Amino acid sequence: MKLSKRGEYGLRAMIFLAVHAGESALFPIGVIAERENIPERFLEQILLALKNAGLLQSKKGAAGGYSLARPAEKITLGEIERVLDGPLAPIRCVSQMAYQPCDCPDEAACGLRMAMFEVRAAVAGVLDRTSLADVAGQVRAVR
Amino acid sequence: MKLSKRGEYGLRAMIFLAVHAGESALFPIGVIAERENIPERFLEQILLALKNAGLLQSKKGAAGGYSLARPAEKITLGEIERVLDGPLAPIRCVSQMAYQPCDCPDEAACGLRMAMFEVRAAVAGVLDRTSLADVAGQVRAVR
DNA sequence: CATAAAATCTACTGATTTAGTAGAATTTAC
DNA sequence: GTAAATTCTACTAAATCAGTAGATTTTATG
Repeated sequence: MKLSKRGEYGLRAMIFLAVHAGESALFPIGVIAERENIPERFLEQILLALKNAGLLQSKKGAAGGYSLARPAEKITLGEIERVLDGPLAPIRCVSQMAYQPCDCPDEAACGLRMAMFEVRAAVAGVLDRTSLADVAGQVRAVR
Repeated sequence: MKLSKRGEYGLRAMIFLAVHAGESALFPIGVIAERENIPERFLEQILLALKNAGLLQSKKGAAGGYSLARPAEKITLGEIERVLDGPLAPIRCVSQMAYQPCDCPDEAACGLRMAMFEVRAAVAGVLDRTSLADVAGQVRAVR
């Protein structure tokens, strides 16, 4: 049930952009990496993936950088996590986005499946209902 | 956020024992493995770990086998999962059982931490509140 | 127009974790 | 005494993870 470094770094970068959106229109990778203690070349890959998924915008060249592709209210943590680490479901046979049958004798009477269905719902409930704006709001409230 | 095969097999075996507890006092590994489609030598290791953690009882020798160490009402899925895959928290800095600081600049104002705290609570909420008896009841209701 | 700062694309690599296998010892019912 | 079972320890192949590296393209600015 662990979050990968890829997921961790990507979420941190997206939250960073949401929190600091007012300060600058665009943030280069190097700035995000330095402020969040993330290896720069690794973050590079991650942001590229998020851009190809339509969650980030970028501008090349000098004075270029990244920004959120949509308003922070319209991007959820669930979307980000799915791009970076795949389906949220702990087991494929309860995945909404990427269902696959498991090898249990009878799926309809599978106790594990019933339990994992609830786990998936609980995780997706949090992640799909929490937007970057929600998180940014919480962060600003603390500082 | 994925469940390992180790966790999957272990949970399946424990649920099997809870569901079929009435039929026999003891089930040998081979029987569980066959009925649940689990590699026998692998399951062997898993059940041993669950026994050493106090969740299973065993009897050696001919006519030996495994059974739950406590009534099914008193064993939760969360306990089992922690034995097999470690802490439930997606990130160590929100783990109740195995906290460790992360390397974000300011833990108190870390948006990722706030969000993952909720995810951990959601997962633990399901797993720590669901007992093997609950699952067994659901399975019996379907058949 | 040259230069520097930035993203982009593709490939590679070392370390760790996962998912098992294997062998030998021990215990117990019959 | 033998067969059926758990127990203990070690090993290994494959996959995944975390990160590096090199070369290219784009763009602002002086």
